[in-house]
Amino acid sequence: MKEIARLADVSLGTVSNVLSGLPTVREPLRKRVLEAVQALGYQPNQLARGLRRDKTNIIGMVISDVSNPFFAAVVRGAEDTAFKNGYRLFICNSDNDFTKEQTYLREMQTYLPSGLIIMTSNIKGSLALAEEYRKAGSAVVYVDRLPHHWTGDTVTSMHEDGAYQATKHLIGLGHKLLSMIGGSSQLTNSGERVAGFRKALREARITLKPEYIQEGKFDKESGYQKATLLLNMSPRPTAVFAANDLLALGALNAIRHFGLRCPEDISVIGFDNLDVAEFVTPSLSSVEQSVYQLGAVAAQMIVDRIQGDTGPRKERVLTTALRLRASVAPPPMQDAAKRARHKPSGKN
Amino acid sequence: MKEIARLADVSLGTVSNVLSGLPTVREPLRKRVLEAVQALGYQPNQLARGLRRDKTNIIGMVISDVSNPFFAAVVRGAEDTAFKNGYRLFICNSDNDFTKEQTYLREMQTYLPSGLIIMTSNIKGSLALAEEYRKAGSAVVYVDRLPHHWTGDTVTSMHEDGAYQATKHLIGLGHKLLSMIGGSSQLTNSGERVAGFRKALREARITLKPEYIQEGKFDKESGYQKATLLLNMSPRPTAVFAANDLLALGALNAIRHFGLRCPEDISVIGFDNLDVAEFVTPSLSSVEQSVYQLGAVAAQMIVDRIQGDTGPRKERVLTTALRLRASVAPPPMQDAAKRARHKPSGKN
DNA sequence: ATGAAAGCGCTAACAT
DNA sequence: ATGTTAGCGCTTTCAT
Repeated sequence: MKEIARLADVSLGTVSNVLSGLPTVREPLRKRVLEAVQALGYQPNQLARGLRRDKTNIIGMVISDVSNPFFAAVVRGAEDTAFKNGYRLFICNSDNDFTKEQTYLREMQTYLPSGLIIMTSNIKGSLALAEEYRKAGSAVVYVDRLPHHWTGDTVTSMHEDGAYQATKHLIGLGHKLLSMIGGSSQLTNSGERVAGFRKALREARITLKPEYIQEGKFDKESGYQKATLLLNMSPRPTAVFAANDLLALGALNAIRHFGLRCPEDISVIGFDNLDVAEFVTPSLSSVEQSVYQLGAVAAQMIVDRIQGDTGPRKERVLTTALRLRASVAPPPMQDAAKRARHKPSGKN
Repeated sequence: MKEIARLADVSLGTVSNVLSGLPTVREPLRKRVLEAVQALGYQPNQLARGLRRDKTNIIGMVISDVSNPFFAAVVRGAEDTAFKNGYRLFICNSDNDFTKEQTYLREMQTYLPSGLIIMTSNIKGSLALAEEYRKAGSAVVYVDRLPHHWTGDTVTSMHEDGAYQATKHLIGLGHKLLSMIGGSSQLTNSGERVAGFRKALREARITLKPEYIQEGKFDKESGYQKATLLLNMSPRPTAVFAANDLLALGALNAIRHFGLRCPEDISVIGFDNLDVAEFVTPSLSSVEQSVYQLGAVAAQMIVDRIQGDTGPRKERVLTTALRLRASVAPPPMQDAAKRARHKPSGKN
């Protein structure tokens, strides 16, 4: 920048004014400066600028794991919107590890980010730091899963309604012995999906023993493991609603290894509608959420806040939609018959 | 930091020395400083530190797209290794867009990263900037695909050998009319895979019309499109080797929409062995590369260089292995018979 | 409208 | 062994 000042024969301050787009600089000088910038291929040092401005063009983004396609899609939505507006995403993989999330959050704060997008793995732990970010002047948005006492901006999906619709569909097909594999009960998204599942059951006057609702970890391994548990139960459920597609994929594997067929013996519905849902066999029915939009909307909120939006708290809730594919069918006849014989008056 | 100095009743420089781990500070002082750090929950401002040191703990990483599971896996390998060593990954999605890659590269340089990991989409364009990074003191490693005149560190897979083994396997099953869908011919990884394919053909004395080797774009859409072209050719190929799994997935779709069956009518082998390969129907045979390792090794190289390794250029080449699944079978009998009738003396 | 200069938080060279 | 201070590249007030 010093060189530019020398080359254009102006002061340092003038160069800065030109670069910051201040209208106070007159045409001849402005032009000379811009030419010098071109000639030298100058790029402003973001470290120095950030230090001085007390703010960089970084937006921090905390997720569990980019190699999970759900998070990857949210990241892309956020990145596209951020990039278009001149902001850059700094991705932090927490791996659902409290310590790692904390380390990232603390350190990233000292990079003076303009904003923070959190898909936390620790509903409790991140809140205090998030508030610190806000106090320090960063715009903060929680996405997909929320801490209970967060009073700032949020973007989520209609978890409960999506789960409700999926469950209702299964019930409509004649399923009476349903089961569910949830994610971590700490996560509000998973909690709401379980609530939607229960709501549909309640409306249909179906009561389920508690063990038919298993709690997993939002990955394939968990899905396999919990589905195995469910398949060993007696009576065996005729439908599994999984709180996300990864769990559903694991469940599909378990069903296969059990020598059972999906959907003939047991129906499966997932959540998220990942790309992979249409590729698996049988193709997986799933509750679609606008994953890319989740990120895009969050980033746009941040950008708006940075640009001075001081309006009240925003809580965007994106719609979900049931995508039916081959993994769903009415319950098997013989099972229904068997159950009827064994428990003629049962509520199940 | 000023506050710490005050609280511990020492000078600013001493605080800095303690934090930088210099052994010159005596125990009593050192302890007082550390206590003050704890008490205040101090975190060093990375912007200021980086500005002064002329280097941050950032490692830039340029990829096409995190939502592509291949890149996501490489990123995770790199992130884990980087994080363990105190470095943070700054992900840049180039989207195979030269301008975007350039923008990211130029701007990120002003964040004074310690290192740069590039999986470039522009074999030519990135080279000049990469050299700039090197000159500026950043460690640079090219991964998976290389510019032709790069003389620095690299990590790649055995693209050619992997493709060779896959093709040889198809030939061994009796396939004589093979086809291939490559990625962008500009990318060295794709080029080497095509070379491996050709090498196996050559050894088996099989000649192919040029149109049986199509060039795509490393995504599903391209796979679908190019496979459609291939399926319309006469004679129709009995096997498709796709330069990556995404292309193979698209090809699988095309085959299905054509009313053909895989592997009965046509065999398919992909490359990368993504998780999804075992979930699709038929499960996809693929050339496995150690995707996670690709990133992990690259990050380790960077860390080593930062820590003073001044040894000669390193060119790590990771092994590949053919993973056979359901998508591969011998060529259909009737086709072979038909072809024999139509072109009794043909080389194909 | 332009220039001069202070200072963001830190490190490192130098002085004590 | 510890303290003092210049300065990294930039923005922003304050003079001019």
